[in-house]
This record gives sequence, structure tokens and C-alpha cells, in this order.
Amino acid sequence: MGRSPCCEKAHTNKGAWTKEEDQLLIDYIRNNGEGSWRSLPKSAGLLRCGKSCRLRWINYLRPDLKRGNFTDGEDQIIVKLHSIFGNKWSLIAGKLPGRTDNEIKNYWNTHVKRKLLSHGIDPKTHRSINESKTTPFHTRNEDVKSTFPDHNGVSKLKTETSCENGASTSGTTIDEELRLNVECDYSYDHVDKELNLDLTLG
DNA sequence: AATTTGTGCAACCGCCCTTCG
DNA sequence: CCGAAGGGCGGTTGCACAAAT
Repeated sequence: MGRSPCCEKAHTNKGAWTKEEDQLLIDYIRNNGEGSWRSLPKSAGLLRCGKSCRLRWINYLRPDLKRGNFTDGEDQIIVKLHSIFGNKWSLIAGKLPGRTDNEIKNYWNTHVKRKLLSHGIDPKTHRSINESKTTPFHTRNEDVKSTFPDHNGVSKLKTETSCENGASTSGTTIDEELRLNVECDYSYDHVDKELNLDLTLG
């Protein structure tokens, strides 16, 4: 049995949002708060899919968004976190206040990937391209779901961790996990200091 | 100046997970 | 316990603008 569509596609607008639509969404959320995305468009007087409203709010209209270019520090943190989590953009975004998963994902695909490649680093494995051809790196990243089954409750999670050198701990939080990974030495030593500071903020 | 190619980013799509009746 | 609904996520697309020819 298929699922019902999230909205009546025949009666919804698509494509770029207009200023009027943005304003309707902002006004509605100011008055009623986030949530109930499916019913929101109707209540707010928008001819949009609920998912589309949610995306627009989270990625563009939220007042706490940073916007603007990524700093070198953010850039390096993204690389580091990606080496740990892989394409878990929401997890990475959780560590960068004011940035959204979509923004980070776009930034990764357009800037960081290219930058790493130009330095001879495989953006998937975070190892030098020659090396990663022969030795696949951290399969743990390919199965983050099994390690972190619930991103929402991320700070509460306990997890098994292990470094490449074989050291392992148990019962650590993700923040601890990050610090431990930072201690594992691969390619991004120059970032570690900054990350250690940043990640303690959780 | 006109056309082509490349780049960046907002938005959509479809699947998965969680919640709730 | 089961199934439907809602929400969240990652991958991908398409458009607007910039740079190159």
C-alpha cells in the first residue's frame, strides 16, 4: 500500500518563494510557532506543500541563521566532522550554530569537495587519493546509522568508539566521541585545536 | 555584444524513522 | 501490535548568475 502524498500537488505552488509567501510564513510562525507542517499552509493561507514550508523556514527564514560565507574555521570543522560522520549533514549542522544541513551539504558539494581533491585528498575517505585506492577507510562512517541510530537525541547517546590505532572506549557521548576522533591522527591535525574548543560547546 | 559553459544555491523528491491512535 | 500520518533527512535537480570564449 502506497503512502498518501504529503499535499495536493495540483493546488500547490512550486519553485522559488515570493516575498509575499515568505511574509505569510514568517507571520504565521511568529504567531503560532513551528510544527504541524502539514496543516500549516492552509492555516497560513499558503498554496504550498507543508514540507516546502518547513524547508523554507529552516533553511532560509529562521531568524537565528548566520548566512554569508563560511569562515576558514567553519570550513575546517566541516571537513573534520565529515571525516567522522560522513554525509550526516544534520549531525554536522548541529555542531555549527546558525548553519543548516542544506547549506552545509551545498557548501561541501561545491567548495570543500573540490578543495580536498585539489590537495589530493579523497573527500569520501579523507585519505590521500593514492592511499584510499588501496585501503578503504573507516567503514564506521558508512554505517553511522547503526552507531548513532537517533540523531535527535544525539547528546544523550552512549556509543562505542574506536580509533584507528585500536584504542577504544565505551559509554561515551558523541561530543566525547568527536574529541576521541580528534585524538586519532589523520590528516587534519591543524584543525584539532579549534575543534577541541568548539566541540566542548556541544 | 552574443553565446556558451561553469558554478552556486534554493527547492524538490522520495525514502526512512518516529509517533500516535 | 499494527498501520497511517507526520516529520526529518540525504540526494538530486533546475534555475539564475558569472565567467570565459
